[in-house]
Amino acid sequence: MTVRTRFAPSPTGFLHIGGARTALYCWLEARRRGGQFVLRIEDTDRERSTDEAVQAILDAMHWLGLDADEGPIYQTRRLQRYRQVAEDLVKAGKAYYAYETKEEVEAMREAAMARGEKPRYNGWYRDRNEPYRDDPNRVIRFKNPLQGSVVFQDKVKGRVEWSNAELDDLVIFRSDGWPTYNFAVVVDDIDMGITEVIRGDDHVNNTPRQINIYHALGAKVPEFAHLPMILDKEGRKLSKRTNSVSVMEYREAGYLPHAILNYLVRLGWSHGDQEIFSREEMIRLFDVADVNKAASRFDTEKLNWLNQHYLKADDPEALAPEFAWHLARAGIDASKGPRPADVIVALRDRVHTLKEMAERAKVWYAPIAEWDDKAVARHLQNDSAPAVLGEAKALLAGCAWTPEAIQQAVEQVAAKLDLGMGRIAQPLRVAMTGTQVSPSIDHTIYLAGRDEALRRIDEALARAQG
RNA sequence: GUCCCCAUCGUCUAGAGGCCUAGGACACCACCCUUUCACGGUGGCGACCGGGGUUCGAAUCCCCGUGGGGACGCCA
Repeated sequence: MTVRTRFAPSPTGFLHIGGARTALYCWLEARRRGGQFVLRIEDTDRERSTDEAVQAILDAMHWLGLDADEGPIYQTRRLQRYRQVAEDLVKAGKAYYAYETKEEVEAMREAAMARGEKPRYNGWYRDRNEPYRDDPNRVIRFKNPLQGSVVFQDKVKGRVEWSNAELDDLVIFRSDGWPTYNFAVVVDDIDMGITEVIRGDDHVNNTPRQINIYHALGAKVPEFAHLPMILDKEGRKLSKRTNSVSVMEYREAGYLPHAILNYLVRLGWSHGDQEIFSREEMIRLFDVADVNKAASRFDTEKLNWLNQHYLKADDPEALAPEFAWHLARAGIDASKGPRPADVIVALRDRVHTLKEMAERAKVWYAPIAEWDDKAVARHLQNDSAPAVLGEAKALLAGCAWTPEAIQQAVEQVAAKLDLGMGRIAQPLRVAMTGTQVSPSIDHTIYLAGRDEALRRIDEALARAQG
């Protein structure tokens, strides 16, 4: 039997970081075992599901490169199927119609709580055999077994046993005519041939109920793997109020998809001491059975390190399109300046994100906006600066325009004037950028382009005069 | 309230009874490299939640406690 996993988000918002990890693990598990990865949109909550959210999730999955083999499959298009299965269950005596109002059910819960029990439905209509009637409060409830317990072997949690006495007769069909989550997932997972259900561990206690439904339907129960949660830096549940949680926010903040994936795969899973995983290595090495049981915290510092790692390790040409996206967002017209790939080479050792990189790249795409007075006073207005700038200008006017040739020219200036590199590079740096901080001087000059570099030296010469 | 789960450096983790004087990575600190800022290199700081067992021997197994998390919807 071929392995089939699915990622089943509900479109009530963007794809968040925890969802992305779940999707990644599902995708990895399917890829490693040569199976299929299915994307299903759980949109039966008609109140909160939106088309925008569906699109946002699809976009984020695509950006991360988590391609699905099937789907998206929308639950809302399968209504007839759910209705059929639910009614069959009623006919078979495995489910029944119930007519309480929401208030009545709520009162039952409170009564149970008052007795020190778990809040549950009391099964009033379960064996009453009341004739079917039209009623705005009509729902279908599943007849959960009264005795015994449900046992399953969770691939990350281990053996889980749940007493049926803890469970109640859950609603599987709402009064608004739509199925509930616990019912629709089971029908879908059966129909779609899902063999491995990998999801967040906030679903563990739904699992026994779902297994009972599998049994009632006479279907084979799949394998389960419940992933521990991702908490924020303070150890609290990730919330959109206090954290960045949307995958696309991470894109906007300048992170690379692969860095995010690499970070996520190591959060709750490891392969010895290895930190860096290519996509192929992840696929080959990942096994959901090796996932940790404990929740973990999201640490932006480590993500930063990984992001810079990939900034340094990846081919600049491959990184260029994503960087160009950031340049555009920063209001930079990349056609009027150096090639983005060249900028990446100059800046990748100095920043953690593409967003920072775009900010720093501004010096080469627009005139110097602001001169640092201290830098000017210190490196331009001194005895040697005019000669350095003059000499550099002469050599730069004629040399080949490559970082290597520029480096040679700068060294020649140092030799000719018999000055240390500090006395040469700093004035040039200030001339190029207006500040005393920039990438290595060869790249800093190279990226300006010859015409602009010479023009900036003239401007610096003017300031050197005072 | 009831049920369920979890517990190694600040963080992510290695560790499947002796290999542990508890390893790696991020962060932090120091030094080196150096034309600035970085990158890089070297070194340092730093943890088995507590208490009982089991065992010749426990971070590893069991129990209790404590702490954290999840769930208890006609949400998913």
